[in-house]
Amino acid sequence: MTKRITISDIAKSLGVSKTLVSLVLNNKGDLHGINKATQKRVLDKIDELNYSPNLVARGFRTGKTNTIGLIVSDISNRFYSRIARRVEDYAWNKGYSVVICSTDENAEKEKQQIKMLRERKVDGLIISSSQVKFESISKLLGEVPHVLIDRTFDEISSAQVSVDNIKGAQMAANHLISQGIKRIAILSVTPEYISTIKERTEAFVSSLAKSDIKIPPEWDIHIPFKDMENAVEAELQKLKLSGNLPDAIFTLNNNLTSYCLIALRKLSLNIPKDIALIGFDDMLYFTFTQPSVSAIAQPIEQIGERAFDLLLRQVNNEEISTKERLVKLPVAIIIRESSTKKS
Amino acid sequence: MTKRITISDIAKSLGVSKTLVSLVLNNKGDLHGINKATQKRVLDKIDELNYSPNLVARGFRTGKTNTIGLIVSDISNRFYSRIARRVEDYAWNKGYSVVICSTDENAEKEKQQIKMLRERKVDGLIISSSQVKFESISKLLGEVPHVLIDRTFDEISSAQVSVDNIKGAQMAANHLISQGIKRIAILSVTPEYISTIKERTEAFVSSLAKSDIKIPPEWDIHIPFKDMENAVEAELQKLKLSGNLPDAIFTLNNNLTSYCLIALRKLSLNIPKDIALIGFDDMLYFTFTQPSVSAIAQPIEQIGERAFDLLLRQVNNEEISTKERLVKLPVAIIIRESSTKKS
DNA sequence: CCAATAATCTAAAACGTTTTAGATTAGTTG
DNA sequence: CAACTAATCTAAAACGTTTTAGATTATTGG
Repeated sequence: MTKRITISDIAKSLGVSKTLVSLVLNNKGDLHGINKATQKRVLDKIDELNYSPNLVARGFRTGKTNTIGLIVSDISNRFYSRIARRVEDYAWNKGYSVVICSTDENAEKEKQQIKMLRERKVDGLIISSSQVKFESISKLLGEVPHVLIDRTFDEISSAQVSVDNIKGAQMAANHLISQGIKRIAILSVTPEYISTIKERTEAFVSSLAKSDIKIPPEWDIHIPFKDMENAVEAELQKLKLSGNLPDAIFTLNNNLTSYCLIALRKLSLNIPKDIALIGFDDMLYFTFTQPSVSAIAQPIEQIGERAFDLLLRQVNNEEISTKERLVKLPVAIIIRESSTKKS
Repeated sequence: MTKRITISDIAKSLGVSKTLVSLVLNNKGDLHGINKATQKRVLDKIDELNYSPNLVARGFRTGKTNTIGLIVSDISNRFYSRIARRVEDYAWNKGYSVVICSTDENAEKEKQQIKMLRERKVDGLIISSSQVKFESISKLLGEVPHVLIDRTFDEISSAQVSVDNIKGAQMAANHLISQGIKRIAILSVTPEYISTIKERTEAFVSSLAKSDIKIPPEWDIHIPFKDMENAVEAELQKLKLSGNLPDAIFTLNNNLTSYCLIALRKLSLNIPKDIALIGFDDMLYFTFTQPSVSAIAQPIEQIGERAFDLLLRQVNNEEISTKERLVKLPVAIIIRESSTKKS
């Protein structure tokens, strides 16, 4: 255990005060009128002794850790890992580190994670929350800067970055209708109170309604977050056995879309001939699946960027107008083979 | 800015010492013979005042942060995000947090990240390194516990968790040979000195050699890490134009496999009729691509598990035998349509 | 009832930094 | 050269915890 070099060692070996070393270290030398030559001596000694600051001590003293927390439901879902990557890049450029937490859609775990991150004195939080109501965590969050991403809540003052789920679902609906499809199912995921799920569902349903299309209960399918793959297969099999198959399925996230693809293949149902498919959230591999899959594409990296930007501005105590606090990014529909009925 | 409750507040309001509160807080009450009743009073007061410990202060004092760093080339690559997820789960269970760093295969950035994480006093590091030689970071790492994953180095004493790349590449080679394929290309990625790339390449080449198959230079293709997609397409196009196409391609990681699939499709080359394809690292979506893709599957989650376990044991100063330090996990070949020539 | 022991509790230092509030020295002016 | 100003530097406190090394009080045996 080699002894760590501290600021005191530098000071002592130079015959100056710790204050002086600290000031030089933090580029406040000129500000405090410290002799250029002395500054150089300090810097040289720092090099010579290979000093590196103890950021825990610094964070302790200043109350600022230059760390942020990122809470999502599952970091191994590429939607979130791409957001994480962009957040990390921006954070790195600004001297911040990011600690990741996956909630598994568990509201209680999320609370514990927020608590833990606050005890760790993170400077801010970016959260894709699994709470039913924001109130469940608003006291926990207290005054810590935070940005909600992906999933939003109404009538709260927090900064929020999301995409236009309503527009996306509308485009999906209208596209299916334009293909002459009327018998449509929706594949959703629990918990249903999640804003993205709710918005996509409602907008989809009401868009269909404008063309007098209704989704019957048996085609309004809800899959639990855990063990999605098997659940999707079971539900679709049930549907097939019932003999009452829809002509199209709208899947509410990338996992559902993938599992749906797998299940339909297993059930020997042809896409799009037997059933058309369009999903929310695009993936690179949807371009080379059999068939290629239509999807609503989200500007994923932008979510990360904007969220970090909004967070940093809060951390720096900048004013953010009410309008700026609510970012809604545009989505795009990518039409591929899975939803186009060739006549 | 509401004043934070500290241990002193608890102590004062109860008329006891900070020491006592701290001991109770850390479950050392009984150990130090603190009256049960007093312990309860402390615990109750903690609840009442809603005290929560300042982990930065604690970390500062104890020198232990209960944080680990995870360094990979790109957290948005599902191979790494799945590892990250498992590491995170295990860490959470043991009271640790994990901060993620993506290197982009940049050895210099990786060094800075290690330096930064050490300044943050992380208790340990899990690293998928981009260094040419381990020596480049061995002084930087110093005595901090660490586990190298995925990419390994010879003749070092660090704990390492990797998969059997040699066996995997051999299986891929033998499988192609068993399909009667002799004209084989390899799609690799720079930097080539990465152990996984090196091992997979060498084992593949030497397996082919046993059947007197040689890979000519024009079929030994190296793609830069950045802008892979375009580079893959350009190289394959060049190959097609040359009129000298191989009968099969072995791709060295999941990204290469995906981009290869895209490029071959764009070039209207049929898989497996025109060119067979098998890749290292399996992805869920390889089951439903057109065609489904053969691959060498790695036990990804296990990498995360074993790495965290080895790290924690080091952090806890447990003895780890030389044998235990080197974990090599088995891989499996998953044969699908892309590599099976139907006669 | 005294001494010894057991039970319960605590004062103060320490961790490495930043920051507050000056102190000292050097230079300048009349 | 006295007095003031400018330039340069510093002592000590503070952040919230843990830990060391006892101190105090209560109990018990003889």
